[in-house]
Amino acid sequence: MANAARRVGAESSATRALIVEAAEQVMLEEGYAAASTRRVAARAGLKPSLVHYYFPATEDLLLAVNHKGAAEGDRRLEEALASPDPLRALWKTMTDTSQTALALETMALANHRKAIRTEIARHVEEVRARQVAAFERLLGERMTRFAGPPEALALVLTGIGRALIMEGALGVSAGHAEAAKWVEGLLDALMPAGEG
Amino acid sequence: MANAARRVGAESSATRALIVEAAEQVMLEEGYAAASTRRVAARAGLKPSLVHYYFPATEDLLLAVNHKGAAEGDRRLEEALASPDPLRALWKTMTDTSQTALALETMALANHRKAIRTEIARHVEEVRARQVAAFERLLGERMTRFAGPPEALALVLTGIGRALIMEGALGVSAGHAEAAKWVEGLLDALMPAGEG
Amino acid sequence: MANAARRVGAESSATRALIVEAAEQVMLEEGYAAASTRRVAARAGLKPSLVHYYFPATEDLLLAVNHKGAAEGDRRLEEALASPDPLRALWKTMTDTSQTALALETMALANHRKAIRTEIARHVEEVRARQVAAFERLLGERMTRFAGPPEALALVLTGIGRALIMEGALGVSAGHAEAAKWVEGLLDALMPAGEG
Amino acid sequence: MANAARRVGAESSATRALIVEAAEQVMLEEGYAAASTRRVAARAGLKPSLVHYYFPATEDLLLAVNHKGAAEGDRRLEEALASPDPLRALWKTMTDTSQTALALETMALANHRKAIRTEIARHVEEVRARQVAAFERLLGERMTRFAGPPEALALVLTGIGRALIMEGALGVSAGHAEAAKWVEGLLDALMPAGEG
DNA sequence: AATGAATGAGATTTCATTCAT
DNA sequence: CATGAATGAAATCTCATTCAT
Repeated sequence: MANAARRVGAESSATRALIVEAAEQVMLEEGYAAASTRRVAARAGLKPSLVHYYFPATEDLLLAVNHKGAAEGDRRLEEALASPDPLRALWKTMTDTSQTALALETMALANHRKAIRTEIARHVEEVRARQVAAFERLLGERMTRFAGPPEALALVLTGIGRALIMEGALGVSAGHAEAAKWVEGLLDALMPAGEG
Repeated sequence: MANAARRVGAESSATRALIVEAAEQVMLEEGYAAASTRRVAARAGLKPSLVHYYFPATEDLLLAVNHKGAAEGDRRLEEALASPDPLRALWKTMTDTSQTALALETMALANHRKAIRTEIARHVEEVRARQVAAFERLLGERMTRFAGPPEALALVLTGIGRALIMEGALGVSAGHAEAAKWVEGLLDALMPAGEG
Repeated sequence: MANAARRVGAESSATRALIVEAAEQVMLEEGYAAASTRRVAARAGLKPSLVHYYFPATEDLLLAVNHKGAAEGDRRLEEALASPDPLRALWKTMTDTSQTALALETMALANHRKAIRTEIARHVEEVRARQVAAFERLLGERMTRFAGPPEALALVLTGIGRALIMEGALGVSAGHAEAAKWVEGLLDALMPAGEG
Repeated sequence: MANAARRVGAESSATRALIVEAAEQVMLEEGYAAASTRRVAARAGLKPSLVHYYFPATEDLLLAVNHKGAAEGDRRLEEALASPDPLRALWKTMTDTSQTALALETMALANHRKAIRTEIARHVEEVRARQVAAFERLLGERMTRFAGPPEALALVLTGIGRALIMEGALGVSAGHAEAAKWVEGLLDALMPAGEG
């Protein structure tokens, strides 16, 4: 990490973690543009100076939030794959509200924080690769013309999950129930429930 | 419309249109958070004061950008539906880069501009309804278990289209070709090309 | 008047009168600092440009409000002096809410609009002189050591009246009833009610 | 106090005191409406940003000015009551130019800064109560029909004092000497000089 | 008689960042 | 580790004023 050199304060500091968590919450509730030093500090109940102590530049904080979100996403992905019904658990990670919402906010952020873009892109690709690997391992021969190749399936499900979350935040629900049911049908066709 | 009263200057003013266009470009290139009076003015080659003359509050400008984007989206949707191959034309509207990117930016914006949210939600629902109606009219009996009900199809395609654009902006392309091919296969199954 | 030359539009214009009235209301309700072209125009239901048409400079408008307030004050003073109980009617003009409040606002305004100061000072002196003349005419020999000379009486009553209004606007009423009663006692001693 | 939380910088900071003092002077010389960040900073010889550092919102600064003025007024009131001739010293506080002028400016300010109004009203009532208590203690049985009850006396003298200051600022002096003399006569009747 | 367009100034506020302690 | 002080930039908004029609 180019910014590792700039980080001050132990990676393990509880205060540091508190700040990152506060920033995450602010981003989720008010959008990435609201994740300013002052607001994050207020949210964490700390002084703005302390935020700067741990994160000299705003970008450092945003990267940390990113990093934490990515790590958490990875953890949940592993958990899903280790669960009794990995296929459906995988789909669940794709529609987990706060996780997906943060990912979306993060992608919007990347649009005007070019420095963060690479990091995010890399993680998106990483996740995609793991999902693809999982599909291959789980479904193998069962991948049908219907579901397409694992790469397609991964992107299709990801896109649908994001649309559900994104529109849900807007208060839009038209077609949501039908789409969710369609996905379930697809999963059933690929791997009947309880079979995994 | 509450903002009609606040609008200054004729709807037909060339300057006004110039400002909205500049704001749209800034939003697309630098993210919605960058659509400040100053930057928009600079982009349009005008003085910041003039932007405020036409759009007393920032929200007025954002709503205008929104309105323009919605109108353009509607126009392209109509065009698509009137084309010789409406199904594929419809899919094309869902993956049109600038249009979809603006829609995404707009949805991110809605997340922290509560006043704009309703307007956006309404338009998303409107478009969804039109897509559903189009699928019903175009496909009718041909809707298969494969593609699900029209509502599901609309959301599925929208989500995939958005994912392609969103990740494209990030520079991510893993799975994109496969997903695009998968959609084409789906469309072919529903209505062989050249038949519409 | 130095500004007569700058006035545009007939003095008798109904629109003009409407603007002055709106300005007066804004000053009373939101303080003199709120009497901007835009707000006055909004209050009058007119376009800001029209306000500038009638009052090229803000000072012109403020002077007009002043002028109107002074004229109205003069009218009420005359009315009071012509009434059956002029002494008490005079006291009533000194505690008339909106009139006195406008006078107070106007004096605050004079503090930072030096150009208006002279005009206001002149009017205050004029009113004082008339009150003194009225006291002399009405009370003549009856002026007592108790009430002091007419000049003192005029200032004393004016000051008390202003204090009642000023504090009333703040929501303070401590001592108000007692002070009002004290004034009544003073007036009774000078001229028993019904005798005038 | 709600603003205690918002206060930045130690109460004892010299810079902070400097800013409050500059604001007070600006208010006295140019009216409360002129007490903007820029002008106050210029007056104090500081950068506008620094004013915002100590007083995040303009209201915080105005409240601080208020607070200082009230404290100073209280101090002078105590001094007056402890002096050898408390009655006349009290009257002197009511006509002290800068103190009274600031109080007047402050009351005008309260008219359109609703958030400050309560604070000011409370202080006006407090001062009134103290004056009343002082009159009761000092004069006791000597309160005459002439001077009315202590509550009336307090408001009457306050009103006259304010009128003298307010008109003095305008350059008006008609009746001032007579009114001052009248007050002195009143005080003499209540408590002959040198007797207190 | 009235109005739309344009502009420069300034007020309020939020911000990121640097520095000294 | 942590914090207070200071600063320059910028965002949002309001204003008075001028000009052309």
